[in-house]
Amino acid sequence: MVRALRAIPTADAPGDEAGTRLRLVEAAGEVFADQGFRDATVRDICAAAGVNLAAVNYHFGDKRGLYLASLRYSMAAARDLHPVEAPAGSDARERLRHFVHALMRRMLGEGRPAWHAKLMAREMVDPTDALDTVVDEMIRPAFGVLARAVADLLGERSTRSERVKLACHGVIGQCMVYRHCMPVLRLLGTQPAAGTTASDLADHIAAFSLAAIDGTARRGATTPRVGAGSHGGRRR
Amino acid sequence: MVRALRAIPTADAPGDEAGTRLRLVEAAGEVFADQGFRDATVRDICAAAGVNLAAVNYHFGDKRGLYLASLRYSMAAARDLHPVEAPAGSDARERLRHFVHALMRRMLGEGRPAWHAKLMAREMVDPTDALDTVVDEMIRPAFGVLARAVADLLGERSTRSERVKLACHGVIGQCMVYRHCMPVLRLLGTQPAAGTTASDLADHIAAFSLAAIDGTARRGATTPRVGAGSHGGRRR
DNA sequence: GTGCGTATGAAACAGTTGTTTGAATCTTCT
DNA sequence: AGAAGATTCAAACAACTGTTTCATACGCAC
Repeated sequence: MVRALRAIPTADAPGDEAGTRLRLVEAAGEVFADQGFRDATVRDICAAAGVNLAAVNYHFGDKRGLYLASLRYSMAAARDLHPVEAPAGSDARERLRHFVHALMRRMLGEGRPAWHAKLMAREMVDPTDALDTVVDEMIRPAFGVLARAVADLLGERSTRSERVKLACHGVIGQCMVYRHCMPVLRLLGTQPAAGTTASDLADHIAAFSLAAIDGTARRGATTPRVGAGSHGGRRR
Repeated sequence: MVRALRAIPTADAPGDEAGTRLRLVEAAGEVFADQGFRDATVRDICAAAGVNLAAVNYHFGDKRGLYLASLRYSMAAARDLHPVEAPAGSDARERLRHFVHALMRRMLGEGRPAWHAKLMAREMVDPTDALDTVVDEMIRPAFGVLARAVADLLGERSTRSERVKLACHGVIGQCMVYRHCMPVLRLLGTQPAAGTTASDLADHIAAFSLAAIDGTARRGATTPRVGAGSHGGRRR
């Protein structure tokens, strides 16, 4: 009765964060990531977190509230650990390479809980009402960084040009395949060889994409393809 | 009791196909595609098909059996309507273009029930034990066609080379983005402009990929990039 | 028509799930 | 210590879901 009136306890109690709330968010993230929102049961999550069944409703209102919390938690971690913005002053090629590297590290969850990217991959294929938030807080800013780099390389002024959009989709698609289709690749036998790092894959994707952009820019463009940022050497 | 002994009635009764079984498979495909296996209820499916609740278990054993049936139905349709093999005698560029066009038509479900590709997209992100079948009957043969074309373009003899695999993943990823991430693209505002056909997108992806392959082949390869199948002109 | 195997129908079953409840325990401030 | 509030706990609730049951209608050879 009291609970119904209180707006879910202290949404971000500072001292508490080592306690039930945090354990719940992390366990939930993992379970949601590999079972999906519907298949994951609050009983499983609570067992994994080692907390009582009622804790979910007490701390997060309901199952969806917990889901949203682990989604936010995951987004914050990705932003902090793998920023997509290259150091100031980088040229366009460098910016694109940096973006691909960051995105691939996010995809493969390198160095951090692997469920972060899984969780968001699910949210894309099977969107809940939380997708708006994910797009606004995570994807749109990142896309802007990529689009700027691609537009510069293509000699386009605006990032809204159709050519820029299509090229960006291509770059992103090449990265996503390693998150969305990994089970297929494994069955196919074409999964990256053991020991292949996110960085290795990113190197290939960046080179592939830059070659494509150079090639298509040359063909269709009216502006010199070597336009923006051409002084940068090849990395590694 | 009798039912338990009989191995599910006439798995493919020829005359019956206009009846309950078919209506069920089609309704199920649609519901499974946009709700997912777990979220879809047999009650919803039966209502959509206009058949009795017990029909699912009678005709398909259980829910999973029905799921498998609509998956097979969908795969057969994709193979028949959008074959990935180019006409015999086509050169490598042409074969790659043809593959991309077919794959994109499958992705966007052009001309046919749109749920086919959705269904398989789900199966990839959230695999059930049916994924083996999908890979063996659908994906592996298709991948072989692509890999052959790419290997020829790169001047590689074997389709198992790491470079070939990576390039194939890139091509496939570019196509998949329009199936897996459409809700995101819509929210982002970068979805293909109204009136854009699968063929338009395929043209871009094929050109992008060919430019990339040309560029990277030139750099790294030891064999002339114009090696296999170079007599073909550019299409359209 | 009669019998027999097949298909459909309405209702009930059994298990699981998210959520709620009210008491018990812990924390914190005076 | 003691009161007040926050948190945890075991148990129950209510709704939903896949599946089963058994009775009924249909199609067809004889």
